[in-house]
Amino acid sequence: MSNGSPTRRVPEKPTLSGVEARFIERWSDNNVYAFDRTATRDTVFAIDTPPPTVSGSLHMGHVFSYTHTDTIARYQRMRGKHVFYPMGWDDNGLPTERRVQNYFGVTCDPSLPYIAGFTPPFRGNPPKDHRAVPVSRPNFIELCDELTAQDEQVFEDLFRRLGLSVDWTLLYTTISEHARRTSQQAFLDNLARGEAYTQEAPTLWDVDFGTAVAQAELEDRERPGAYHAVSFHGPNGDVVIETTRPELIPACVGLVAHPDDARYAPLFGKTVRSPLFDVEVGVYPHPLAQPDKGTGIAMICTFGDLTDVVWWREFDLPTRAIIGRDGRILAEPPGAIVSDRGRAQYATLAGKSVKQAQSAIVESLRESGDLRAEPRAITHPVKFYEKGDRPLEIVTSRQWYIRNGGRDESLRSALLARGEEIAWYPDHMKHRYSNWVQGLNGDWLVSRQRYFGVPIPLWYRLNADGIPDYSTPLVPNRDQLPVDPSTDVPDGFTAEQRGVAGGFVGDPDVMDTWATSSLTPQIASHWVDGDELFARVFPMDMRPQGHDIIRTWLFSTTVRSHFAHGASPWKRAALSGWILDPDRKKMSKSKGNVVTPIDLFDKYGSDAVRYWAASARPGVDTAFSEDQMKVGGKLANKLLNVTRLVLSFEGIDGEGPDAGSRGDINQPIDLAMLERLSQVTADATAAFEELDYARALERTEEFFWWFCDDYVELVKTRAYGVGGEHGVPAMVDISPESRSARNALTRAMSVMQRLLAPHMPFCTDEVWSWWHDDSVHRAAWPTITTTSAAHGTTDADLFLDTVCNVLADIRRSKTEAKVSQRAEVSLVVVKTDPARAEIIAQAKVDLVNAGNVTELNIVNGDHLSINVTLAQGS
RNA sequence: GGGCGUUUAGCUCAGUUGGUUAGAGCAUCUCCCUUACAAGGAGAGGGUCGGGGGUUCGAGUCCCUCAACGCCCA
Repeated sequence: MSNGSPTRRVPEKPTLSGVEARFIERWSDNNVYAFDRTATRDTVFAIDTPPPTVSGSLHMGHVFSYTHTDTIARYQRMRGKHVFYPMGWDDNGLPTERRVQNYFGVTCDPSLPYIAGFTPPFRGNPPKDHRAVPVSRPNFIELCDELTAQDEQVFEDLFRRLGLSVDWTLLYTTISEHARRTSQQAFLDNLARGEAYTQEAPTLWDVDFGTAVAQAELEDRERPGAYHAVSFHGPNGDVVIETTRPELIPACVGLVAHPDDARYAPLFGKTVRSPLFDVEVGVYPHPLAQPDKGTGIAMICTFGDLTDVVWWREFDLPTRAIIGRDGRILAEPPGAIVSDRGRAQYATLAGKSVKQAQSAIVESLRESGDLRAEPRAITHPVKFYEKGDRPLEIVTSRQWYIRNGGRDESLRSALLARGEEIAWYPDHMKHRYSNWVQGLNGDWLVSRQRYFGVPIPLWYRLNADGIPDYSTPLVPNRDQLPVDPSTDVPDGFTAEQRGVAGGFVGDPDVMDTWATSSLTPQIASHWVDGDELFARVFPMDMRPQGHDIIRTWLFSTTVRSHFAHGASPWKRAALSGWILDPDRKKMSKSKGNVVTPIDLFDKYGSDAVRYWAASARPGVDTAFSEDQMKVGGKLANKLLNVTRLVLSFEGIDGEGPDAGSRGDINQPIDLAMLERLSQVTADATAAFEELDYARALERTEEFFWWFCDDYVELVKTRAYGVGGEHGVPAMVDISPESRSARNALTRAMSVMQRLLAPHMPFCTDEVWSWWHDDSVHRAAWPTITTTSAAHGTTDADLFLDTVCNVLADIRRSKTEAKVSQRAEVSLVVVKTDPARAEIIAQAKVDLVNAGNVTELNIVNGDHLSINVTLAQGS
């Protein structure tokens, strides 16, 4: 680092205005945060930055958690690590797709050919009556690229304003050519190793989005429903079931009751006839049937819920699907419905929505007498796609899966072990991971029937009848990636053979957005290019993220890394908390309580906003508090002012590992102050090593305010020196005592500026720049030097506390007398034990100066007592 | 229903392996323009540490139990 430069450039009137713009530019021009690509792994600290979703806007939650990560990045950099700190934009996925549709007035139709130079009908605000223009997938992706580029510039500006020390040359996006190539290669690797497979199976389906969804994207929502008691007709009379979905009676393939349920034991192995549709279905025993739920016997339908799928599989039952992918009842009834009555009944339902079909069928049951009681209203949990508006249905479809332990005990154990390899911050978050892995009920469904995503990079041969052969997909070469199978042609085929018998067809689907973002370590380090950068940063040191996406982002990244690299992707996972509004509710747009970060930066300064964020303990939900930002602003302002004072003394920052290099610091109180600061440095360092930026800040800040309020007040008269005038220190004939104060102040200032730098990068670099040529963010983190032996006192805290107690008593006397702190004190008598008496004697000059005391007497006594006599007339 | 977390001053939170009189900031009140800073400073008041039980010479801290709130999962 550059040492105290003799030329000090301290402004007459320090101010923080303009500091952000100035340093944003300076850091960029000087490549202060550039990663050194030649650094070896052991000197690197690599961060797997969460790429924010670009289609939304950055809010205080981002400011909060990204600040936490940045403080750690800055600390590690000052420790001498080469910090790999990339930024990414997650512009791949549904939210972007919707935004692009609405912005340009287009819709994606993958069957269309690409049109070069396509101009969209609108760029922003299409009229309400506009009918979306269908475009090819490559055209659609071009439009996505255009719009996300705009949005991303806004994001970058905000993160720069926040002072994030990312290396912007490492920027990546999840829909870029490179990310698609990475994602497709990783998928093909999974396929080659047998970790990815395709299967036609019942899957959860969102009828509005028209896509399959994965277990990780589900959420239960409490919804009103009703139990309908419905008669099935058995050989020995009616069997009454209770169901919340009577519309699925035509899809019924059996009834099920608990094996121990004596009520239904005689029916096991027999058949009963369904009402209205007259289909004979078997009655089965199964432990998943709940005797206390409804009448204890339930319909098995294809498919009403995931338990139906289990029963259907275990009992090898037929499939009688009646709900189409659009959420409406299929036109054709299942073949099992043969009676005229049944077929006529079905015809009345065909084409209806699920809701309409339910009303219709209830009416029919009522008429036929098969409805045994009026529907009984209940509230029950219903599965939804987390972004969806209607309950999920289950439809049979061909999908691609990546194994994740959901169907394989040994893989599950291996992934649990990967979780154990990661250090979790806070520690209890690891339970979220292990609970999730243990609760998996199937493999990871990665195909999505959407457009704006990374295409599944496969084609299928068509046989003589035009039927695809899914068993041996056509795979692109590595150097062809990324491919879009809807327009690209596999080797050995021509474009004319697309979709014709004996030719080929491209896989129409894209991958789950998590299938790409689970590769952020590989994308950021250009793993797919064989870049040696990957070896320099992987496994990464830290994954910061929200605890809400442990089951998705964190878990899927672990799965990919386990398969591809046989390792956990990171050493540490740091889970951030939520931002709550001042009423302790989670902040959200719909409540209208969201505050725009830029407004807060303008109002309080970026450092002040960061101070608020950095004050929150890691992983703890935290209330949004502008009061806390005001406090941060005061801290920044104070730092400017006290630096101005200290630098005016032109002391020496005698930095060095040996105590002797502290220069001419010889007064006990000066050495004690530095000793205390050394302890603070040790605490802050230990805290940062545990990712506890908040503790590091708290300890530093506590010292800083004590330093300003007590230490500076005690020593500044001595520092000014004999002959110092109003704000102008003496510069000739400086006494050793004065020099000691000046050097100690300077030394402490240097340490404090660096300790605060990770938290408040702008104001600290400003004050640092007054006396250094380089950035404080490239300066070395303060080293810890123990010097208790050097100044001969037993304990720095005892020394300082004793002196400050006397100072406080003097101040209290003046406050109680309602006089100025400058008022003269004629006599102070301190009665105390010999050890403290010695301390006070050593600091007598400073106490007399700071208290404006005429006479200070020290007498021996048992208890500490301080008697202050104010001068007459003051 | 299972798991995890939280509960300390009016508010937001610290409180490390159990150890003097439980701390800070904000807010409130009183006072002070002083040689870096009035965007400042000096002080004051304010707590049955969620309830109950236990271990211990000693519990905010360890154990049991109950309660409220929050989150994750089913």
